[in-house]
Amino acid sequence: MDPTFFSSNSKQFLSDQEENDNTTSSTPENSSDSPPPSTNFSDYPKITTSTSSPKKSARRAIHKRVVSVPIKGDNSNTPPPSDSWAWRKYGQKPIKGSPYPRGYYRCSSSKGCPARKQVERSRVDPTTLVITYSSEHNHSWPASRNHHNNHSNSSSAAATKRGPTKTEAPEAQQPDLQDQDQDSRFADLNHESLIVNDEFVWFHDMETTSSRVLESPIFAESSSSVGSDSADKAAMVFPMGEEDESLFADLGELPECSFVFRHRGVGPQAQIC
DNA sequence: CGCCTTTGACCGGCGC
DNA sequence: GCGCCGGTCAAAGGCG
Repeated sequence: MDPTFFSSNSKQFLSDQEENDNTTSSTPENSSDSPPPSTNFSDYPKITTSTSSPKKSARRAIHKRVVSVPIKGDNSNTPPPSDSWAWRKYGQKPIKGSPYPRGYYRCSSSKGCPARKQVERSRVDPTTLVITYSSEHNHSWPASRNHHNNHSNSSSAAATKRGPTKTEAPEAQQPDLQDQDQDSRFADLNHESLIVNDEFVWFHDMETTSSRVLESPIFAESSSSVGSDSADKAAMVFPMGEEDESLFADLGELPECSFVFRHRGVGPQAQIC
């Protein structure tokens, strides 16, 4: 697949957050309105996950991106929205301060795919899932976006599990159009704060049908001061750089209605539909 | 049979 | 130095 397909436009973006202890502080208030024109990821601290095993340490520069997705219903069992990628759950842990556990998923779309994502419900808005994608700095996502959808959750297991490996996801076949649509779509939005990048095109595949604009749970959380940490993290919003783009480059299609948040608290959140 | 989820244990980072 | 916490590993079991 064409790598440029996803990385070409650096318009976008969602709440991107590079998580690193103090990282947060690096993009404080000034990340506010308009993203620094030339924000370069190299300016941000690398994320050194607090993981342990050697394997883990293999990952050095890790970028994280946080996306909030509205989910249907609010039962705590709602599976995370699916995307064009195959994810395999490798862990789940209760998170302090949150009534909802956090699920850990690893990209299984291809071997060696270092991409990971964490899925958890927003503490403030249970109807919203906060998905954090992360990947190595230089990692290039697998080329096959058309993977069968995977929800990455027990309930979605059926879909994920071994379903006929044929790539059916019809939505996943719209990339081209969407790619274009997105442009115009975003253009229409005519909102400077709305930064949508192709890298998240995979969202198109999301099952999340809700098309309402959400309130960034993350910000909400931050504001609710669940913890200074989260607050700071939530503040981590910056435009994407090329490098970053490559990270989520092949993630997939953008969802019909995804919303992006861009700056802390005050930042307008945009809905893409 | 292969892949996935579940779940407890383990490990390292961080704050006190 | 100690304990907490988040993130990952790996064994066991389940499903189509």
